[in-house]
Amino acid sequence: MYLNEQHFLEAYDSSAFPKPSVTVDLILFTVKENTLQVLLTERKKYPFIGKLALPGVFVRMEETLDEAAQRALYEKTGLHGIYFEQLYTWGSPERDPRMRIISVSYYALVPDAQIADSALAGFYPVEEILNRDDLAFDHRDMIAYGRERIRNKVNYTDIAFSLVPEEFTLPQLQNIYEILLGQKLYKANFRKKIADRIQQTEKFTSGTKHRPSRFYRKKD
Amino acid sequence: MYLNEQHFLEAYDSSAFPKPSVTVDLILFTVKENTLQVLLTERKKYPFIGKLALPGVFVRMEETLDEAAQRALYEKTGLHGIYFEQLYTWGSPERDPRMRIISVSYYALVPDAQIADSALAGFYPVEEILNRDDLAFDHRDMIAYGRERIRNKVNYTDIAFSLVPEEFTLPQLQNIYEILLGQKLYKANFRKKIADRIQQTEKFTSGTKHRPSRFYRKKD
DNA sequence: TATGCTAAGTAGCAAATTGATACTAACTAG
DNA sequence: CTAGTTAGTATCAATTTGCTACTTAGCATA
Repeated sequence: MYLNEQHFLEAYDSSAFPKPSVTVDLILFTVKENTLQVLLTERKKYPFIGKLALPGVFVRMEETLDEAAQRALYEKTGLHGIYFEQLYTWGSPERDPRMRIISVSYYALVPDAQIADSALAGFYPVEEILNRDDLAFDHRDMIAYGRERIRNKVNYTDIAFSLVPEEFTLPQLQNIYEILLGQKLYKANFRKKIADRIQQTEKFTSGTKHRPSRFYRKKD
Repeated sequence: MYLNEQHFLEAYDSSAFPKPSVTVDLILFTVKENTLQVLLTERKKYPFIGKLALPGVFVRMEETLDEAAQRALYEKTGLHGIYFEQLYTWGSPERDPRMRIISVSYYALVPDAQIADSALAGFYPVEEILNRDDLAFDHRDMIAYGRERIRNKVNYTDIAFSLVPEEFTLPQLQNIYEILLGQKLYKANFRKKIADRIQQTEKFTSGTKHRPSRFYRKKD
């Protein structure tokens, strides 16, 4: 009983206690040049000046976390309306050398063409980034965890489709699956599996020096 | 370029900005009386005085989120060492009427016997709770989301085993699966599926008025 | 116009998994 | 010894997977 009282007092007086800052960090994946890549910015200030970091912003008092994610997207890339999914919240007291900052990470997958590298941010191969040790904060862990989440979700959701344009060929889509999963798939099996999630168009690729490939769209 | 500068200044001066409070809330599930149940405490203070709420604590400046979860567990139930998994972070500005509080939710599954209802907290059927509209804060959403996560994970992880004692019978385990999934399973198929994850003991139930059931343990 | 190269797309089959039903086994109560 | 009850096994059809081999349509070249 006493334990309870004690705790609720804490809650009431909590404005007197020091509070952490809260940020939102974005892990924006794409597939480019047949590799999974992630959007990073170079830090211009301490700490971690000159290091690569995920784009992120401090959460404002009047906005939701999802809104903060959208704002980060816009402020760092100029883009709007990409759907982000919450990944994980990182709360080690030492993750920022300045002060206590808790970071809510979000991830999204976008087709290659949708974002061009800019002065503000560019894409880097995930594989390469994970083999380095000089990213800002715990952003390397975030990227690793994000990739892991994707690998799991590929098998029971449609996230792979979000890396491909509206109209796509099956070899294209299969290639995305293979890159995300990190393994080759059998063509025939792959097609059987996704058959009920796609609808064919009457368009075909052209200009290839082999048989043209039919374009499809995602069903629904 | 300017956008960047501007933002990093924000970061530096961020101690001058108002900060949200951060809490950790626990969703502790068990199966009792053939229903999924969740641990709740009755609030003794405003806001939501008299309403049911998930156990939670404010995150301290020097502890990780996982540590805060363990502390919440101990302060609210007297228990130690239950493994919690992070679920989702809730950040709507209106979720607490007093002030901005961002809450990181964690969930765990424990065998029935491990926790007795106490003066501090008791178990309530999830189904019933979700049909009510008078829980504190957004805790109803948290519970719903937690149950959803479990339903998904049951199929590709071993979480169901954590609801059962060290030694368990297969009818017992199957019952847990059925409750978590909300559907009946075929006995023979169920056994085939989990066969490689269990190892039999030489113990059997006794005192039943029908054929005794063999006890098993989880492999590894 | 024929031959070969290349990648797209299809056919088909064996093995494994799933869905479903029916059976046998072991205990108690009467 | 029989009926009732739940534990546990056998079996089989249907579906899904893993895999290989084939056919198709374009282009290049000879």
